[in-house]
Formats: sequence, C-alpha cells, structure tokens
Amino acid sequence: MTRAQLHRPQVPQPVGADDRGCPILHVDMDAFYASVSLLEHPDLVGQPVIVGGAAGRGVVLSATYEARALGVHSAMPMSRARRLAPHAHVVAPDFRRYSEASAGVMALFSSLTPLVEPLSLDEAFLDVRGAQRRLGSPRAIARLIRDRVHDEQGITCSVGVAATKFVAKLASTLSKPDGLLVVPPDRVVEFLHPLPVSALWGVGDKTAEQLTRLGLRTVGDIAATPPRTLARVLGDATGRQLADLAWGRDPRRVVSTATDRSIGAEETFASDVDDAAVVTRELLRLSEKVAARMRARGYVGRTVSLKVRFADFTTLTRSRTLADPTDVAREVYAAARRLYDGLHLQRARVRLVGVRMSGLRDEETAPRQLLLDEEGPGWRDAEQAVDRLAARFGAHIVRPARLLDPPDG
DNA sequence: TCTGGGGTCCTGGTCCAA
DNA sequence: TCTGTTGGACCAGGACCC
Repeated sequence: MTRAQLHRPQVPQPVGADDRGCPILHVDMDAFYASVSLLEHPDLVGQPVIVGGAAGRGVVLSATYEARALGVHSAMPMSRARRLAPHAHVVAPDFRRYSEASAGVMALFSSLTPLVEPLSLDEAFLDVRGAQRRLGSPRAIARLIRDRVHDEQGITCSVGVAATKFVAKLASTLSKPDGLLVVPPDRVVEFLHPLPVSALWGVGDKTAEQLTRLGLRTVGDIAATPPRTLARVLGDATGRQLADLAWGRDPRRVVSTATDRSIGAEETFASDVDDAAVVTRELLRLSEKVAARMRARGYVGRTVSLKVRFADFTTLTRSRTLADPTDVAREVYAAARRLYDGLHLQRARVRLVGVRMSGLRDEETAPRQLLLDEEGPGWRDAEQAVDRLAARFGAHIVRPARLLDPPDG
C-alpha cells in the first residue's frame, strides 16, 4: 500500500473516547492547494480539479478528492494525470494565495497555544498541554480548530490527537478528509500493528522493498523483529527508529523554533541542455536567488553544493566548504561554477541544475574575514542595495547583465 | 509513466590531527 | 620515528517527506 492509499483506512478506527494523555495535535489541511484554489473558482467545487503546471514537465501539486477518485495524486507527472482524468480542470498554482491562507491558520494555532511547530504551509503539530484549562480537552480543542479553520479560511482540515507526534500524524492521515481521530495511549499498539510498514515515518519505496524481502509487511511484523536485525539491514539509526515507532515510542517534542539547515534553489530546464553557457547562466541565476533568500532571512553559509541531473535522471552532487561564510551571490556562484567546471562535462545532456547553501549561521554573529584587498563598499553592500530596490520595485529590477533577455531581432 | 522544488537526515568513505 | 587508533570535519550519494 502506498502512502497515498493510507488515506483509505484499512483497519477499524479506534476512535477513543478518552483523550487524557493525548496533548499532541497534528493538523493537516485537506487537499490544501486545491481547496484554496477553489475559493477563487467556486464554479469548480465538486468537480475533479488538478493544481499543477499547465505545460512542460510538471507534476501534480494537489488535486481535489474528485480527481483523486480517478487515481490522480500529488507528485504524479502531469502527463499521466491528464490521461487518468482527461476531463479534469487544470489550475495553475498561486503561491501568494497559499501563503496568505497558511499565515491565517498558523496565526489561529498560535492564538491557542505557544507550542506550534509548522511542518509546511499546510500542516503543523500543536502541544495543547497548557491550553486545556482555558479551552477544554484536546478533543474539544481539535473541534474548535476544525470549526474555525472552516469559518475563517473556507477550507477543511483533519486533526489527529495522540500522545506522540508520530501517532498524531498518522491519525490525521487516516481520518482524512475532514476528520478527527483520537488515539488514546492504551490503544496505540492496537492502532499501529495492522498498518502496512509504509505507514512508518521514514519508510518509502526502497525501505519497504527491503522489509518485504525480510517478510515484514505490517507494523506488527516490525515490532516483532529484534532491533538488531533491523539495524543490520537498514543501518543503526533507521533500524532503531523503526523499532521504536512500531511500538509507538516517539520522544520528539513539539518545538516552535526550528532553525534552517540549508537554503537552495533548483530548476528543471524545459528541455535538456547540452550547452555549458546555458547551464552556467542558470547557475548564476540560482546563486542570485539563494543568496537573496539568505540575506532576507539573515543567514550566511559556508558550504556550497551543486546538483546536476542528467537526461537519464542520474544525479550528481558536489560540494565545497568555503574558508569564510558568505551571503554574497558572486561568491556562491564562483564556488558553484568551480564545482561545475570540475565535472568536465563534455556535451552531456543536463535536465536540472541546483545550488544549495548549508552550514548556515546567523549573519550577525558569524565571524567575517575581511580580505586584504577589500576596499570600501564591497559586493555585499551592492547586493544589499539591490535587495532594497527589489523590495520597492520588484524582484527583477536589477539583474546581472548575463541574465538579461537578449534583445529581439 | 516519466518523474518539481523545497527541504532533512543518514551512511559510508576519506582525510587529518591528536 | 613509526604505527595504530580514534574522533571530527568534510564529502558524495541516497532515501525520504511535503
């Protein structure tokens, strides 16, 4: 069973009446991008709608439940989705609108409890331990959230309520769409063990295949396997994690201040490219984008990673750690360019390139080495000035000459 | 069937210093 | 001085998640 198929419960749902000891809520918007898009297209409500790029090599970003009933799911190539649902309406994504809706629901969560951990635009963990005197039991808080999300944003969400993050997340998934599921601590094992191994956090296609080879198909099978055996096959960390999750053990707390580990950007070409000049121009554009985002969030980073995916989908990554942290596009590009040149690609057909910065630190506290030949305002100041212009007049007001479109004719 | 773009985490290898 | 060990940093790649 795939993760998508988890949406259809295969086990009787142990909807517990007792929500004591269940302070963790996982709230997940139902078909978020599709639902928000439908607010702009009310005439399409009740019809199969796919959110994704209208042309090129896109994948499905989201789909209404009517489209899902036809076999469409997110991350599916658009070409396949169109074959499965030829009469479905295709809507282009509107990330500005999604961000606004997301900000609205996150603000609602924060008004209920300070312990909110957003996982993405459309889901978050909440720890409601401290809110129960004011707002009632975890189940009552879950109901309140569902009502207010519907009233304020016009979309539905599903909520899982449990003692741990992992079980709460699984509960929200199994209760979809528009559902609420409480899993009391004394019913966790009964809830988990009939589920397929793919229900476990960290088990994707490859790991599920390995587990199947061992004859392990359900979470109960994993629970009955010695952790040493799992660790031998899957590695120490993964083996231990699966053994714990299979028994509902998950010590992770809800943390409201997660820090970023990396910031990157990548781009798939409309068609494969064998011209190095086109690839390096794209590397420059991506370096500009990454550096601008780092400056906007107040980060500098030390490690530059280059990603190159070829026409046959094989992917290479190369990385280099700089002597000093930077948020300057020119330095990011120089490092990415050196990594790219070091690959010595002749006329290989490139499908995608990406640039990522890791080893992030706060710009204000990071040590910065002044170069001996650095005089007066440098590239950093110039790029900050560009940031200010972009904020005022739009992102493309100032660009490197190499990134300007060639004149017509 | 033909696979986006944003990320995180883990593993195993290499190198280097103590 | 040589050898072996250990641990940390770095690097490449893979798997996974939304």
